[in-house]
Amino acid sequence: MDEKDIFETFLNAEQLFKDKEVIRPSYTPEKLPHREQEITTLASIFVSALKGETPSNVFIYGKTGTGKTAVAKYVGKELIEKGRQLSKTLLFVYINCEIVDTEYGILSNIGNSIIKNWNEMIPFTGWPMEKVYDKLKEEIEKQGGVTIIVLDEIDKLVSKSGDDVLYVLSRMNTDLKNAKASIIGISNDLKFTELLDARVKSSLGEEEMIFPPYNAAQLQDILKQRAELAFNKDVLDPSVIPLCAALAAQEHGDARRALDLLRVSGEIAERDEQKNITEAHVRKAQNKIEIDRVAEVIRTLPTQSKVVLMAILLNREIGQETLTTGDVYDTYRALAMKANASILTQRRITDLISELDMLGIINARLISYGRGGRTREISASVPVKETKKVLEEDELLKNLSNYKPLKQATLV
DNA sequence: AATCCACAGGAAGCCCGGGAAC
DNA sequence: GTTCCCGGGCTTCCTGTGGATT
Repeated sequence: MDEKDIFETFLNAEQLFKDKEVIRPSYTPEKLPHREQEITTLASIFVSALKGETPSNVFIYGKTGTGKTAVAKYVGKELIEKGRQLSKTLLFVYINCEIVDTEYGILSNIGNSIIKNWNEMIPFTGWPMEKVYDKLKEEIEKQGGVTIIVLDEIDKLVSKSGDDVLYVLSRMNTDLKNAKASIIGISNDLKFTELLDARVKSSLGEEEMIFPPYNAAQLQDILKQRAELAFNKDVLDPSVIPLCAALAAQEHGDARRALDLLRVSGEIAERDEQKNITEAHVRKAQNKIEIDRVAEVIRTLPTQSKVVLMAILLNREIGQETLTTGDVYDTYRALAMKANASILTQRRITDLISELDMLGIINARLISYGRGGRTREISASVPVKETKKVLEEDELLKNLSNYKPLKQATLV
């Protein structure tokens, strides 16, 4: 086969997507349906920046995919625009704390996004904290006006490196003379303020906003708006958007999930060389997203847990649907021995089984066989073949998958 | 009613790696 | 650098228990 032909089929395929970017999670749309009220509230807080006063610090809470980041970025953008019209100095800095999660990183990032002069940049390592802070202050002072700092996924920052940075930042206003700074913290964990120092808590939480999840109807509006830009005319079956919305509404109204479903549906249809996207593609997409999620969880499991999971899967392969803790432990021992791994005690395996249960990879419920003992009844809740494939990626588990467990004496 | 199975799961303590304090 | 402390993984030892069987 000559090389051109490989691509030929794809090139000739019907174009479903007009602009795929629009339904990627990173895209910030022009309009945010059903977030008008949140936008207004946030704008009313920020408006003082235009008057040259310090806006209150804000905490924004809400589950994933409720539009927190989008609203913050949107209002920030509008604010800068307005500021330019009124020729006021306004700076807007956005930092995702999942990516930048150290005290030094936060401060130097804020600093560098303000500093205009290339050769004055704060190096990514090397300076003492004190110097970084002074430099940051100096720059903000030099620019004057109001600087708004958005710290997204702020809970990640606090859980990884504590609240020292927040304390430093919250105190910055008292050190500044002719400039002002205010902070927006975004978190999807409502309880995370409990980890904070009381002073930080009160100074950062001057205003609090909670973003409610979207319902199915609202999700439909969001999807419609994006679909118009993302897909060519008439490629979507009319039932596709309602279905995506309904499925995502079940997952605590996650707009990101809804958009993912729509995008993956499109990608599946595209690969199948279909001219339009149907309900069936959405179902497949739902399945694929779920499998990807599970695969990711399994991949990051500690090795011993993987061996336990393998033990359960192998038993199921020989027709043992439900197992007791003892059955699992027997197989586990054999596998661990074969893999030259250390063999943990049954007590420990009990805990690992509980963890797998919590992750939803297996089902374990407590039952009693009367005189036959009291134990857990364990069964896998993931597809055997696919899961085994993921487990085999682990060097240690590679040659375990063809092991045949001893048939357990079946009790009736 | 008493027995007894096959574990569940709590308590205490060991070991080890990593970060803070000295 | 050393020391101290903390948390997580793990073991050892243990008590508790639902219900078929005796």
